Amino acid sequence: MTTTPLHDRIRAHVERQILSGRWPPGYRIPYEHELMQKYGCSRMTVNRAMTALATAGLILRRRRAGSFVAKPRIHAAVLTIPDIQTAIEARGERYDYQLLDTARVASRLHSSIGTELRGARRLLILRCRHFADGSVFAFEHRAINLTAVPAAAHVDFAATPPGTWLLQHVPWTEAEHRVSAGNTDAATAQLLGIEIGGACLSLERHTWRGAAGITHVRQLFPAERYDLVARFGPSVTRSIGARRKKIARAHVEHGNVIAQRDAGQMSQ
Amino acid sequence: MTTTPLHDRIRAHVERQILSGRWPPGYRIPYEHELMQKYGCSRMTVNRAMTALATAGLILRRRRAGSFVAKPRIHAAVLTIPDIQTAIEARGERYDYQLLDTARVASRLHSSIGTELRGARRLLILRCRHFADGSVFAFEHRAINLTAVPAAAHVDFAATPPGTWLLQHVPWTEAEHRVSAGNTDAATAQLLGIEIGGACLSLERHTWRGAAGITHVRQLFPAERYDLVARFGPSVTRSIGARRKKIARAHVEHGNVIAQRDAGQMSQ
DNA sequence: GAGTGGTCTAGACCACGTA
DNA sequence: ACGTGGTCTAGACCACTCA
Repeated sequence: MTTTPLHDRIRAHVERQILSGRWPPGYRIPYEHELMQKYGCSRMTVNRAMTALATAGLILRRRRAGSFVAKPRIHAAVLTIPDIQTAIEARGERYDYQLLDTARVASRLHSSIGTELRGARRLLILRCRHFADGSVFAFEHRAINLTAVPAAAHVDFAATPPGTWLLQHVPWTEAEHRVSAGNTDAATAQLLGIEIGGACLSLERHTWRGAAGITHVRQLFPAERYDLVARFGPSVTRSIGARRKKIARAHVEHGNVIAQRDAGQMSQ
Repeated sequence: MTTTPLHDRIRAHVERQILSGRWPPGYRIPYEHELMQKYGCSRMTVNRAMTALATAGLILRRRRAGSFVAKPRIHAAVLTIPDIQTAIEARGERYDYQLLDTARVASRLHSSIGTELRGARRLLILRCRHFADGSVFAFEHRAINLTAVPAAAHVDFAATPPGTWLLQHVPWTEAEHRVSAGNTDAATAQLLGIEIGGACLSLERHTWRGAAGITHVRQLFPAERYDLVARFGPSVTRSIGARRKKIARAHVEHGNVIAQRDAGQMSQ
């Protein structure tokens, strides 16, 4: 057996503190010389671990001040649109939001969601709609893992869209999208304000922080109103978590897979 | 002004050789001690640059043998589906391919494509269909930049799907997707073998190698047959090219943006 | 066996931002 | 001014792998 390099163990340790939430956004990570003493190694070794975390976007480093757990900020380094509200307003259209209903359930009742939102014992279910200039932009069905995000239980989601709140308060490390198209049935057509049989785009998204599922959301867009753009570069084999291989295998069983990289902030 | 770090300049120099095609896949990069002499620095500095390129997936490092430009291999480090043929066969269905027609044009004739495929003076236009178990899986309209990929002029695309060939022969660094849904008109419905008005998913993709556009493709899928999956982690501000900011701005003007990262190989 | 990359050291100087 | 991180050095030993 070969022992994992020390710089990798240091990086993994700090990473665990962040992904578990023990070191929340804004937390000041121990100085390099403190980590030197803790691990009994030279500063170059500590520095390599911290540099890797900084390039991965998990921490921010500031001279003289120290290193800090990165906040899931909207104005991220890369220019992207973080959520539906921002997207609509960036077009110069008026954004409105409507909460339809909410429910709290034990996750076992939603077995299909529960299997994806691992570790969820309590779920918050939301249904809502987004409007652009008065017409329906998207219908949204969402589940939030209250076990992983207990603070969500006390948020007034009639006033704040859940995606916007999550994006501003919960860092995420992995996401998976499913995109598909379909003709609407009567109920869906009414929710979207289009005619029965009209095409709609379905965007399904799972979000994780480390191994814990954060949220699952399914958004339906009237076909003519939505246009999803994705940019990325080729393969980078980074291993933030151990989940990757399992999920990738699931993809193969499912169908077409396009795995992607190189992002800024995005909607939750 | 602050001078860019030496390790960054070394990385950028090697990166340019690869992205320009001067160092093709499989090319052996100079040994670390050679780069030390060339740049007059210590091995740690060279090593840092090469390590960054290796984690970015641009090069492969092998002890005793040296470092090599990574090949755009299908069985990449991350397990993903590279193209439609592989995706269909992974489902256990039979794959068939049909070339409808081809044309060679001067790029100025296709102004809408020419503006995206920068540097293209000659374009190869293809239309083809993909079948799964005998029924239409996708209709594809593609443009290949013959200026950037001259070898494509001599390929028999009646026998090899263009996406498959490109994936195996041309490395890419950036891609942009547009996904949308719509109801089919009469001509499209016939091409896809579905009824008029049936929903279809449109996947539009631009691919670049460095600053040069490689290919543009628009694929239409019958709604019930397609399900695109994308996985990725959060922001990593890597700068492979200079194109990013410009494109990101274009996105904002256009509509919703989701930029993404963390990929394996994908279809071209 | 020999030569590559992987890792690590124990220093050093500098840039920068906070105080 | 001071202490942080950013960078770099000139070594070192080791693991691995090809010849």
